[in-house]
Amino acid sequence: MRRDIFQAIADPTRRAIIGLLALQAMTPNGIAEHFQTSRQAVSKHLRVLTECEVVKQEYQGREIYYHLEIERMKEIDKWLEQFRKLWETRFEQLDNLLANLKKKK
Amino acid sequence: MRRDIFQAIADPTRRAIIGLLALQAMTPNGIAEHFQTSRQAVSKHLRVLTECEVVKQEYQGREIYYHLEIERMKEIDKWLEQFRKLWETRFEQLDNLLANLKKKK
DNA sequence: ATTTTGCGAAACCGATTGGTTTCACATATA
DNA sequence: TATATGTGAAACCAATCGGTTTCGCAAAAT
Repeated sequence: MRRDIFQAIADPTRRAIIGLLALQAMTPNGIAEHFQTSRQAVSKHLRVLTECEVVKQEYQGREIYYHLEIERMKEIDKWLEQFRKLWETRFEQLDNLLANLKKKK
Repeated sequence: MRRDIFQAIADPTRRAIIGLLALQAMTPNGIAEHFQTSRQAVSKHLRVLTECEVVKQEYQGREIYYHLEIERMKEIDKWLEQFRKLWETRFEQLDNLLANLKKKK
């Protein structure tokens, strides 16, 4: 099943999991404690995240620690790049507007 | 139906539409010409985008021009903010590593 | 050796998704 | 006026999603 990062962050629970793992690596049970959902549901989310390589597993005895792969987050940032130019343009326009208002006054 | 920006960008066709509208406002038929899908399918995507206010409509006779609401894109950027710190840390670590290697040599 | 714990996977389920086909309706055009 | 065009919406469909329940298995604890 081919997945991408945008699908990974589409679900709010998954975004929350990513947020948690940004602070520290955690086990499925550890993660599940932070939500009102079952460990199995978390496990399914972790599967999705693993499939698109947003997290990676570290086996430690019978526990599995999930680590965030921060590099993947950059892909989103990269996609946003094309819009960042527009923000800047908007900012310039606002700057010009403010400058004109000032001059008028 | 409550939608959010992350759901809006989850679909690749929808991301492509957003990319197109970043360049110029377009009508549903105009947009559909860029894809292998039907005008109606595009219309449904535009409905999703409209519902989460990623685009807005401008009526012009019997045509409807869809404009990108660039402000919504900033919400994604805002969410990414929490990870940006980690990137920087990573960069610092890399810097230190390179510095140490240099010193050794 | 037996029980408990941590985990993934499979089976199942209702809701949602993304697409098509068909329709209704307003606006252009002949 | 009659026809063509641009559009949203509804009905329908197979596929996917996110959740639960149940299971099997390995590792830890008793």
